[in-house]
Amino acid sequence: MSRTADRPAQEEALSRAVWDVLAQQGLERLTVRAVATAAGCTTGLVMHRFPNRRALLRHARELLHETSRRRVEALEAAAGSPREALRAVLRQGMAIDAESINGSVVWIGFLAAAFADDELIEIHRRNNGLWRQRLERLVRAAAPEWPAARAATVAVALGAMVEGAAAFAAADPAAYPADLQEELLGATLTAYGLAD
Amino acid sequence: MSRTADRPAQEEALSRAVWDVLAQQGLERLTVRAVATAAGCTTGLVMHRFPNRRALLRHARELLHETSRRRVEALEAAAGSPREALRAVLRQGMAIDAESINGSVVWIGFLAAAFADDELIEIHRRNNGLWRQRLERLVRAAAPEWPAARAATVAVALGAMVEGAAAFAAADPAAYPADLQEELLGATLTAYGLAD
DNA sequence: GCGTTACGGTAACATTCGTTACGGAAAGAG
DNA sequence: CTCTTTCCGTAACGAATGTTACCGTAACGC
Repeated sequence: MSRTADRPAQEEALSRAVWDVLAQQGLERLTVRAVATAAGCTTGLVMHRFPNRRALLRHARELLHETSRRRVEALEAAAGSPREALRAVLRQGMAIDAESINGSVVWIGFLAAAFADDELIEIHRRNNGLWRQRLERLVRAAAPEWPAARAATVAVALGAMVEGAAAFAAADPAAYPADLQEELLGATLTAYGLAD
Repeated sequence: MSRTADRPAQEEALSRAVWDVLAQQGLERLTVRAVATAAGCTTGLVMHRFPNRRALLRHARELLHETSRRRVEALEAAAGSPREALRAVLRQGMAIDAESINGSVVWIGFLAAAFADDELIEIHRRNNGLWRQRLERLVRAAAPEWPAARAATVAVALGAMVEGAAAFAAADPAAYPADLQEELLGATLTAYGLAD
C-alpha cells in the first residue's frame, strides 16, 4: 500500500462542514463547493469520499443523529433520577445556546431537504421513531403508575413541545431566550405532574 | 390603456404555485421555472409580476400568513366559548388532513428558506410574534384568573407543541395520524386545566 | 377599422450547479 | 533510489439556474 488517508475522519470533517454550511448559509446554498470550502478542501476530495451529493447529505444526517444520541445517552446515564433524566434529555433538544441554536437550524434544513429525498425522509422517520421510543421509556420510568397509553401520549406531547420551541428559538433567538425555554419545559413537566 | 390583466389574481395564482412546488417537490426544486409550470404559464409572466425570485417567495409567504390568519379569525368568531376558541385555533395549526399536512410542509420549507434570506426571516418573526400574541390573548380569555406571566408561558408552550406536532406529522403522516394529534392537544389542554 | 400600448411567451445570457476525467505529487515497497 | 500505487487538486463538461432582452399579439381608445 501507499499513503493511507484517514477516511472516517475525513468523512466526519465533511459532514461537519455540511452542518456548518446548513447553519450559516441555509439549504439553498448547500452546494458541494460550499461544503468543500467549509471543510478546507476542494470538490475533488468530497467526490472521492462520497459517490454523490445525496450520499454526502445522508452521511451528515446519520452522523448528526449518532452524535445527538451519544449526548443524550450521556445525560441519561448522569441523571440521578428518572425525572431528572427526562428533563435533561428534553432540555438538550431545545435551542438554548449558540451551539444548540445552530443545531436546530441544521435540523430544520435536513427536514426541509428530506421532503425532496426519499432516503433522507426514511432516515428522519427512523430516527424520529427512536427518539419517540426513548421519550416513552423515560416517561414510563418517571411515572411508573401511568397506563402505557398515557405515557405514550405525554411522551409525544413533550417531544413536540421541545421540537417546536427549538424551531421558534432557532428562527428568533431574541424572542425565545434560554430562560423562556427552560420555563416552558418546567411548566409543561409540572402540568403533567412530571416535575421533581 | 390597453388590455388589463388582473395582476392581484395572477400574483395569488403564482403564490399558490409556490406553495404547490414547495409541498410536492421541496425547497431545493423551488425554481422559477417549476413555479411557472405549476401555475400553467412561463417564466415570462413570473418575472413580469415579480422583480426577482426572492420577491416571489416573499409574496407567497405573506399570502400564506394572510390566508391562515383569516381562517383562524373565522374559527375564533365561530367558537362558542373562549376555551372552544383556543382549542379550535390550536387545532388548525396541526397537520390533520392532506391539506394541512401540505401546509406544514410548506411552512417548514419557508422556514428553511428564511435562514438564507433576511427579509424572509423578518416576515417569519413578525408573523410568529402575531401568532404568539393571539395565543396569549386566547389563553387569557380561557383562564382569566391566571397571572399574565402564566398565560404568556402557557401560550408559548401550547404553540410550540402544536408546531412540533405538525412538523412530526408532516414528515411522517402514518406515525402521527389525526387522532393522535387530537389526543395530544386534548391531553395538553387538560394538563394545563384549559379543557372544557 | 386602425393605431397604440401593455401583455406575456420565446429565447438567449452569464453563472453556478453536480459530476467526471485527468494529472501531478506524495508515500510506501523493494 | 526507483517504481508503483493511492490520494486529491485542477479543470472541464453538460445541465439547470436566475435574469434580461426581444418581439409577436391581443385588446382598448379613437
